[in-house]
Order: sequence, then C-alpha cells, then structure tokens
Amino acid sequence: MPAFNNAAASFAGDRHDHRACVEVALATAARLCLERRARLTPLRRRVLELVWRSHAPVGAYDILGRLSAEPGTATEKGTAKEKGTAQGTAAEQGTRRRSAPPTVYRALEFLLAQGLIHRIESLNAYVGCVHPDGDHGGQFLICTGCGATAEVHDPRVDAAVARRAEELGFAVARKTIEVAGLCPPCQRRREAPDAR
Amino acid sequence: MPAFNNAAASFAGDRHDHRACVEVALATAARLCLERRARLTPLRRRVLELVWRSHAPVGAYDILGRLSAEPGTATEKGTAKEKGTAQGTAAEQGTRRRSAPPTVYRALEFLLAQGLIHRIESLNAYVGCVHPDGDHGGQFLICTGCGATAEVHDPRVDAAVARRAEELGFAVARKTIEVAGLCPPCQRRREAPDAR
DNA sequence: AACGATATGTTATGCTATAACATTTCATAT
DNA sequence: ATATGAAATGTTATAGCATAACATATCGTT
Repeated sequence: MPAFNNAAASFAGDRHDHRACVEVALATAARLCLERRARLTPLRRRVLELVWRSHAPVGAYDILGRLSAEPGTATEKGTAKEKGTAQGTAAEQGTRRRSAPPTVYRALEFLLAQGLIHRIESLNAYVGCVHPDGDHGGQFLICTGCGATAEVHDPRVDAAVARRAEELGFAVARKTIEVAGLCPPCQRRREAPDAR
Repeated sequence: MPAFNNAAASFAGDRHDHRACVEVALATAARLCLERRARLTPLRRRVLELVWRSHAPVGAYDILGRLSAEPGTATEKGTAKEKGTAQGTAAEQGTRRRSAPPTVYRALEFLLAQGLIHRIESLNAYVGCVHPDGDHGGQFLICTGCGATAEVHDPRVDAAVARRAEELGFAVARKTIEVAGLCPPCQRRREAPDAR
C-alpha cells in the first residue's frame, strides 16, 4: 500500500500505512532542504516527524511533551563528537533533559518558513503539508469527530477568493481557509454508533 | 452621511461616520435580542459597543482594559435601585472596579451565539458582524497595514467550498475564511509614503 | 585554530482562555 | 409584594499558547 499524501487519505482512518506517509514526508523535506541549502537539523527533523505522526494537527506543547518523553534520536547531537558533559549528565540521570517552549516554536517557525507544515489557526495547532514543493496557502477540512485534517487545493476556491478581493481592490497576501465538519467515517459513526 | 455597515466601508478609513456605524449596530442588536427573547444586558451591550468602536478586530483583554478604564454606563446597574454598597465603594475610590477575564469572555460568548460578532481566528480577536440577521459564517479581508477588517459574503466562495467538500463527502459545519493583505488606502500609503 | 553565523538552551514573562464556586439580578408565579 | 428558581455576573485560581532576552553550543569557513 502506497503512502497517501493526499486529501482523501487523511480521512481513511487506519486504512492506510501512515508510517509510509511520514517517511515520504521526511524524505521530501530532506531533499527540499538540501536543494535550498536550508538546514534540516536533527531537532527540526524530529519535530517534523512528530507533527506528521498523525493526520490531526498537534499543538506545540504536545510536541514539546513528546520531545521530552520519548527516547528519540534527534536530541542526540553529533554521534561523532561525544563531549561527555551534557550528554553524560543526561545519561547519568537516565532521563532526557526536558526541552523548553522556544525550542519547539523555533523548529515550527523554520518548518513553516520552508512550507513543510501549516498552522491551523482555528486550533492553534500544526499539521504536515502534503505537497511542500509548490506555492502555498492551503485549504483545510477539519473533522471535529476524529481531528483528522485534509489539505485540499481547490483552484475554484482560490479563484473565487481572488476575484472577490480584486473587486474590492484588496491585495491578498495570505489566505486562511479552514472548514470544520465531519469526515465520511465520522458521519457513519454518528448515524450508526453501534455499527462500529 | 449614512452608516456604512458594509464591506467597502471598512476600508474607507476616517471617511465615514463611524459613530453612526456603532449606533446602527447597537440598535439592530437590541431589536434582534428583543425578538429572540435574548437578554442584551448593559454589560453585553457595552462589550458589543467596545467591539464596534473600530473596524479592526479587538482582543478580549483590550475590551477588558477599556471596560475597567472608561467611565461607561454599562456597569452602572439599575439606575432605580441604588443600594449604595458596591456602587458607593467604587464611587468613593473614584475608580471603577476592575473586571476579570470571565466577564468579558462570557459577554463575547453571548454575542457570538447571537451572531452579533465574529471571532477572527488568525488574530485571536473579535469584530462586529455587519448583518447579524442572516445565517452565518463570514469571509474576512484583514488589512495588515491598518488592521481594518471587511466582512464579505461571496456566494461564489461559499459555493466553491461547498462543492469541494461535497466531492470529498465532508459535512461542513463551520467555515473560517480569513484573507490577510493590504486594503486600498494602505496600498497607496505603501507606494507613496510621503503623499500622506 | 580563530572567527562569525546559525542554532539551541535557559529563564522569565506575556497573552489568551476557562474551571470552579460565590453572589447578584431578573422574570415569573403566587 | 415577595418568594423562588434561573440566568447573569463577580471572584479566584489556573491552564494553554507564545515570545523576549540573553547564554551557550554548533557549524562552516577562512
């Protein structure tokens, strides 16, 4: 089963190999950053991975918590240079040093700037971008049942917004289009709660 | 000059009588609440007025600050029953008792429920609704230059979103459409900073 | 090896929002 | 008019989201 980095797949629930989604996203990110001479550091890569873990947007403090809790490989800096001090201390404690908010926000800032993730304004949360190559400003369908969020790019919606703005002489810089509702599986669950 | 409770007026800058805007909005709100048997209390009315004071969305804590700072008539409860205790104390101090966040948030919650204001997700702020009678879910053009926000209702945008959602079997509940950019006056200011 | 630029760590704080409970006000029936 | 319950507001505390300011570490280059 291929990875589904497209809109329909976001609502497919467990019926797709999400690990493949993540790997595709990480590989694409690595390639793009290489091309752009942007530094996808271990920390940034790890945050991107955590954002991609689900099709539901995740909050910055969720990411922070997972960064601190999980063993992870990202915060183990250069595997070549082990200076012993900081790493040694963390190892002695047997517990990873807890990260602070700016760590996560700075990584998110980088990922947003690279177009690798989107911020969902209505949720104060972040979600992986399904096609980080192109131009940006996504449209999102956000399921209030399961949290899954699909990124779509409907040229008709874009065109309608652009035309309206133009009629008013408004110079568009950024579009935030977030549609809340129920995805197909959650609609079925709502109608027949026992069936599943 | 009439009150301009319409999209174009929001970007008219000082060139319209905004006091009239506010009065129309307050009168409409009073009428609607009467019809609906909803209680537009002095506090709620005052918060609505403060939201309407500008065409730029205002934050909850801004409202809170103005509530506390300004003399205002809203917190002077029944003019008939003067019990003296609370009012006397406030009067003796010569300063109004400072309101707390829940006061404002509850008023905003009521106004949102009545469709009298909108929340701008991308700004965490609130703005008066220009036609509180009808159905809801607005589209907003938000000027990053002056903060002015125009509420528009383009059926083409709605239709495009609806069609796209339908194609994916997504049941739409709430639409958030916020377009950031520059309004015509701010574009001119940007191009010729000296001219003004 | 020194240097400057970039990235991350650390501490503190500010803004946004709500939970939980106390008190007041209001509408209504009696 | 007054008792009563519902609705609104006051009050205190805290949760959740985000950034400023400065210290340290890392990386790439000379």
